[in-house]
Amino acid sequence: MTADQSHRRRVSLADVAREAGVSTSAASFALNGRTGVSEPVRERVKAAAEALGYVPWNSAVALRTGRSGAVALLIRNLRNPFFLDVINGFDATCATAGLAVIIGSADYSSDRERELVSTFIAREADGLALAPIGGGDAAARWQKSTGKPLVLINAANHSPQLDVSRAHVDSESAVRQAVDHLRELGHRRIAIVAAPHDRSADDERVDTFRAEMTRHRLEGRVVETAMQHDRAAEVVGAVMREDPATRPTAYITNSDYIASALYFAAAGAGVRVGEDISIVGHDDLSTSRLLAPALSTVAVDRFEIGVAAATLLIQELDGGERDTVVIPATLVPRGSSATAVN
Amino acid sequence: MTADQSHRRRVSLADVAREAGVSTSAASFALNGRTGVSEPVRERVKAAAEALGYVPWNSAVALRTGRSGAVALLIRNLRNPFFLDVINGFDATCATAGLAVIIGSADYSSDRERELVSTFIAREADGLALAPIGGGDAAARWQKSTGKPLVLINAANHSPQLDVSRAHVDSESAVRQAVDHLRELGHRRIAIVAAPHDRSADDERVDTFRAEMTRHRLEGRVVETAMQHDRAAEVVGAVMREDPATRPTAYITNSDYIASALYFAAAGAGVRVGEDISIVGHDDLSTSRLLAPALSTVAVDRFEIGVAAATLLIQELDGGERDTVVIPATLVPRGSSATAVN
DNA sequence: ATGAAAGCGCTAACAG
DNA sequence: CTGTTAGCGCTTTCAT
Repeated sequence: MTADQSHRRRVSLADVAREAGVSTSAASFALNGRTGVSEPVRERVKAAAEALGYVPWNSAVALRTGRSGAVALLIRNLRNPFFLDVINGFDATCATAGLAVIIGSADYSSDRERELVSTFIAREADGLALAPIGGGDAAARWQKSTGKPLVLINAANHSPQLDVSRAHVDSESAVRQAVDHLRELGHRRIAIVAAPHDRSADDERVDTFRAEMTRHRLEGRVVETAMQHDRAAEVVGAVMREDPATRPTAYITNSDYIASALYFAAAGAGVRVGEDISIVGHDDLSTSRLLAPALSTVAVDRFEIGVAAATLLIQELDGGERDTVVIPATLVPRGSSATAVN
Repeated sequence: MTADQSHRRRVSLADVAREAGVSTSAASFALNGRTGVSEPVRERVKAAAEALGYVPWNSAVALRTGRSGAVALLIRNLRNPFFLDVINGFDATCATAGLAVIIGSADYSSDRERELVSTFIAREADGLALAPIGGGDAAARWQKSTGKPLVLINAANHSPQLDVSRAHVDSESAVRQAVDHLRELGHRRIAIVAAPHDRSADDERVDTFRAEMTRHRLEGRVVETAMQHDRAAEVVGAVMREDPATRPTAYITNSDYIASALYFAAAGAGVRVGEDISIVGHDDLSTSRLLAPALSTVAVDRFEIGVAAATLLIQELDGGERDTVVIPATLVPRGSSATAVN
């Protein structure tokens, strides 16, 4: 209606108020569904807002209220397809709650992780969901400097002193299922491929592995390697080339992503997966069953992890309790694990 | 130093200015690297900011300058691992430029795409990188209502009337290479699996396919299906069950993601990939070479697409020109494509 | 139930 | 070269 609406000037709350013939405060109350404004006025304001195509100016709200309406998702390694579905679930859940998602990948660098936390703090993210690198202090820094909600993803033992919400796979069960499976196939020398102790966010996997090995009097070996695809292939490849009489006959990995690196390693070392060696992955990516041989793995609902993380974050934002959600894991035996040959 | 610094009150520019003994405007100028402030003052301000751990309050800057310092990335389907690396490249490039990335997935829903654009507008994203669904008006709406920079990802023919930056694969070359490859293997009945015409963001693939089929007097067939994994498997599965004498002997897909759905379809239909039928994918995901049989595909640098999109966006944000970056495609023949059987 | 006014933290005129 | 000041659009207290 007004002439100044002409040239891509955003309509402000003041415009809406003017159009409705009320004060800005009345308009604000009306639009935010607060009491203290009569029904006719509320209707009039809503109509005006609609007519003018009013959209609240986010940074003004954020400046005033201290809430940005955005939450951050910080992933340790965005190259692993595992996190795709986690992002999806997280994103979908946040969208429903009207929250925007700011994303970042640490690429397994503590420096990058630290930087990103600073960025998210500066952007006043209302909450942080963090799949941390082992050993990082990102979680602690976030809590200390913001006091805002925090959810740790797949990091059951990370920062145990921190009282935070957590969403993670039941990895003890996952490891136990993998070990039992291989044990029943007759494997006695089993390796677990894991990030170096001080980089690992899921130490409990290795701990469980060690305990199981001891319990069943098996020869357990922890192969530590960086979680980059090619690096892992290299390191494990060397193990695969060791003396056949003493090298592991089976490998357990943290992810199908890394398991696929082991396929490369095996090819390079001239050992056949599902024959000379067995491999059990973790995640059950959709391509895993298409590998040659199909990858035995531990299935988890990745989307659900994202949903859980977002839900916990939102819950805490709404003043609710901190909580921990454990996502179940189910072994899916396929061709990559077979009877031990020696 | 000051007593009120005690209880998680954020340090503001005023605090820094006070600490340095200058005005806030001087502090602002100093920190933002503007001229009009003496070197000693600049040093003093920087030191004070450092000492106090000052971080600029983003929403205040945004409110004042109209720039949020965040760009949005809107992906049509975040389930396709293709986009993981795109996100990575985009994210990494934006991080370098000090830009935050807000992400969203349309999940092949125009409504969702529209909503997300509204969200990004409301959040005052400084720019938008969009891998659009075919037929959507998200790009146009963004441009019309914000006038801010826009980059279209993998949508060479989308919204041709829009003067925008674009980053996409050379898909004409990609299709041509795939067709030539299959042609040389003796295939004469070739299908391309694509999204329905009005949903497709990369029509030029189908157009090129049709042209090549005509040119070489081959029997081309366009199998239209939704780009959901299971849906595609279903639709193509039906084609694979048709009369062997007339059904296609080779399939070209838009993505390795969908190609893997064809593996499922083939298994269900009782036809052997790389024997009864040939498949050529597109993207060269890292798992593609591990499939059984290894997937013939067209390799593209996905990370680079993300980098290009971000670079174009940043370039335009800095007042630079609009531009188009075409990422090359290279055929990688593997086991899934073999000599035609009939 | 309503409006006037203060002010979130910052930048950019403007005045000195 | 430096400091004072006026808002950006919104929410929220405080009068009315």
